[in-house]
Amino acid sequence: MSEPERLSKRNAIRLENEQRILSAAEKVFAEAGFGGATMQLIADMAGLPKANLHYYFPTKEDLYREVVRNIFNIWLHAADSFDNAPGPIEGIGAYIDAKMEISRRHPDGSKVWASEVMHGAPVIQDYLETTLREWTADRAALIQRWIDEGKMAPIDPRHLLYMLWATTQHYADFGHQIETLNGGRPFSDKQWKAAKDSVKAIILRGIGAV
Amino acid sequence: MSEPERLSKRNAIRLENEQRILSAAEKVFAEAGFGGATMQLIADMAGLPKANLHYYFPTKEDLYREVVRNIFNIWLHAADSFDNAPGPIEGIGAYIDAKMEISRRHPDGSKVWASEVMHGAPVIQDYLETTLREWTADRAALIQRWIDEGKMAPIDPRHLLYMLWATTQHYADFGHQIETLNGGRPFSDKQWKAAKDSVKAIILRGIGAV
DNA sequence: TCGCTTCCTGACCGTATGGTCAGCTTTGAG
DNA sequence: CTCAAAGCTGACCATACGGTCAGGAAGCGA
Repeated sequence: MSEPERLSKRNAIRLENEQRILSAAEKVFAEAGFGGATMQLIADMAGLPKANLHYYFPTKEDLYREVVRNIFNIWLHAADSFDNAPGPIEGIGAYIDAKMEISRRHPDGSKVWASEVMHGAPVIQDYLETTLREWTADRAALIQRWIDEGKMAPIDPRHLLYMLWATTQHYADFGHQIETLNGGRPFSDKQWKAAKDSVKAIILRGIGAV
Repeated sequence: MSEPERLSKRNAIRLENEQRILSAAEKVFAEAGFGGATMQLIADMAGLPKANLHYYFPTKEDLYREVVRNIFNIWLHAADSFDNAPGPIEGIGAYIDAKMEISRRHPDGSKVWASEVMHGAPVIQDYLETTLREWTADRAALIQRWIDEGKMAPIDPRHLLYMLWATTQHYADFGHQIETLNGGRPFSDKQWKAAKDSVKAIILRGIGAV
């Protein structure tokens, strides 16, 4: 991603602190939203004085923007499994696996993303209009090709994509609700597998993948 | 719901103002989140002085709680169409219709609800643990009965419910994203119908409803 | 009309927050 | 070793926010 910088002590410190701050910020923004999050709380959670945060990220918005950008990249990369697949069973199956894994490993990131979009995407509107738009058009075209080749039922590709996003992200964004309905306990390994399998089973059968 | 009160001028004013405030609050909470919303903005949007808000709703939390309670009730009522259905095609089909309609008519409410749950349900945790838990158990049992009667494929009822919630609410919560991907234009009547039909087609086929 | 209750509101207050800054310490190239 | 740049931070500031309150206006039963 970036050229291998010499890892002087300074660079190490910089990287370490930026990472601590971004990690803490992701959690706090997820729990409290942009408006409810405070720089003081992020600083405490990162174990740094507040003024130090402003040294690395001049404003709260700068910090927030960086958090959202990170998440968006993870989000996009989940589609690698989508491409080069021979058909919907492999492609969409792998995509569901990848996105469910993101929901499990990065629930905070997913929540921040959801919050950002729900509030009208004030910070990443340009990404939606460029990167995401292209991404979606490409995948919709791929799905349409599968349909034309008789590999799945004729379904509006976009609504299928929305369903994939909605369903997989739900396990992160509404994780608290699901946990409550699970007797207050987080999903076990077995339950996560069951969730993945259920989602894949319903959707793959639902689109008539052969 | 309540006994028919005498509609004196006082009562009329009270009802009118409470409604204006709740309506404005729903919009502002949806757009900015609890932390980002300000009483001043809600007041301006309702066309009342801020102090008047505090006359009807002593604190910001009281107002917020009332907004969330309203949404939760709408949410629960959508399940009326679920019950007394002879099988999954009618029951789940009607439920999808009802919830898609809610996403269309009350997108702000849906967002407030999503926000509340994402932030750990600080205000309505007790509802989740009582009302929602019962509601879910009842519907899961109903779905299981349909499975046992051979009316649909054997699928974990809970994961099916999660998929229904996720998919239908996505059209409200992520409405901005969908609108952006739709060329910046909100869905037309025709597009809403297509969305409903797509969701129903995929899910009903996906659960093997006969 | 009287008098009590409800409704209304401008002005005000304490606090918490995002952000600044002057001056300190640490690092590392020459 | 020198010294400029980078890293760090306690103390501070202006602002905006949630909430209060005294006192006036309007409604309404008797």
